[in-house]
Amino acid sequence: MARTYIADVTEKIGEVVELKGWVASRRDHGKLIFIDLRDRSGVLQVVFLGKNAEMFDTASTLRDEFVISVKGLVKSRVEKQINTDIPTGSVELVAESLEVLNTAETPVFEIEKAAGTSEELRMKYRYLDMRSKRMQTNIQKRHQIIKLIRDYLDEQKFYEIETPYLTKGTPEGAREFIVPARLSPGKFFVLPQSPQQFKQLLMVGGLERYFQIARCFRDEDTRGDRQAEFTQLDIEMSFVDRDEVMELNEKLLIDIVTNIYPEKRIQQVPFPRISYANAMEKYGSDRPDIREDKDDPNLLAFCWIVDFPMFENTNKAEHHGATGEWTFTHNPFSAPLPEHLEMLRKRENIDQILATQYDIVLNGYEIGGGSIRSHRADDLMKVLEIIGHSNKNIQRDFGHILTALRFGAPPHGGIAWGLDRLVMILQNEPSIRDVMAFPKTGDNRDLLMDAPSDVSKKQLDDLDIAVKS
RNA sequence: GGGCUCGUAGUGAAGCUGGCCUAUCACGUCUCCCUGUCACGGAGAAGAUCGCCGGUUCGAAUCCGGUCGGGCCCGCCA
Repeated sequence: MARTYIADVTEKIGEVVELKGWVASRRDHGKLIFIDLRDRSGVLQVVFLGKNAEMFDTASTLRDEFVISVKGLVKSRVEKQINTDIPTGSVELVAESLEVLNTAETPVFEIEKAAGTSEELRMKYRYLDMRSKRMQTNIQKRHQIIKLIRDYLDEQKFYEIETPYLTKGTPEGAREFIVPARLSPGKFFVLPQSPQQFKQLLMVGGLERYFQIARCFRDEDTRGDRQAEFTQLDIEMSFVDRDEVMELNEKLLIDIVTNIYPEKRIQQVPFPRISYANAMEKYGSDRPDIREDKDDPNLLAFCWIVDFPMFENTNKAEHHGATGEWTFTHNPFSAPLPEHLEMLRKRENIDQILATQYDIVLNGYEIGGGSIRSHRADDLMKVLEIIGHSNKNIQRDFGHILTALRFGAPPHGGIAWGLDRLVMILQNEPSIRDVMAFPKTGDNRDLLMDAPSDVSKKQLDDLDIAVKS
């Protein structure tokens, strides 16, 4: 007999079905036992009557989180027994046979109270936390969003392509995770902080439209909306301008909301476009929260921020570890606005050059950003020179991409979304951790697996590595 | 790298201006009773030396220092 999901039992009144799941609660009335049975799809009341003494004895041994298989008759409840609090409250299963598939220790916290439990325990016993309605919903919705993205982009003729996780570091930017390369003693791979260069190389390779649900790694301190290991929707397209990229992304975001979150309202469509200068002047932020009502949990206020300055004087902002007079504000690969290209080429009015960069902002969070790239090697060279790279360093750090651009690179541009952050906002969760199956702590530790941890001396020897302390 | 904050039975909280704290409550757990409950109900029981180490004091869950662990924020995050 095929197993039936609990969510489907309301359509099977009068039928005998087999259910499998976990005991969510037990109400023992002596000669009558009720079990709330939980599976992925919902919760259903199962009734055990005393007629079958052997089964009844087994039922009386059931405890919370035991895993059981139970066969029985789906019966509609009489009016006064209907429970309107749960979707299956108008029916119940009258058990005819019961099998305990596994017992369970008393859970360290009550599943339905997981939300009120410390995050430390939730992370350490993530597999218990995940049984909660909250986490089941978050993970299910995340899946639906990713599925819709895949279908949508497939429809739009994109290829999903994987790029390497063992790769080479990029100068500047985030601190990177490094991986020792055993077969090249003393040398290291670097985990990508983004597939940026690979996706541009795919464009040079003539794939034209690429996307990836890509894991990215940045060895920086975490925040409530930031993890060192996170998931990005990475997109790159050839032969497009800024408006075309923005339009595609806008449609995709609207599709996600209308299909998966019909109860939510988008404040303004098309999404307002705000220049960086205006955003800073009006909101004092380049990721403004423009919601009319910040207490409305179903209000989504998207906006685009555009016209970022291409360069920033390092006297004003000493970040990016820049050593020269100028640094880039987002990404060295971004092209200037077409009408500002001449200024870049002539190195005139550098502070006035605006980039093709566009950020997508939702309710005060930056959920994505991208740009049209410099597809001509000379233009990228100019950018790298302006930010003070020596020719030698340019060759060492960017030689491979500069070379590629010289072999007929098409005009191209793209975007990357912080997927975890988007799901967090759509699910009204306070932290990115709540929409990741296995998140890490603020110190980037995995409490469930107890990572990072020591490795054996043999492993270190194989890698020709000595630990100092 | 820095600042703030939390850490008390299995879980969540109270106590924390030091001494009737031999640490309170709720949920959970265990035993018994219960044929319509639905986070059933009733009766009873077990369970924490207050994250850890040190100090102050006649006396510390309570004050101080350190340490470990969780969270938030600044820096950082092309």
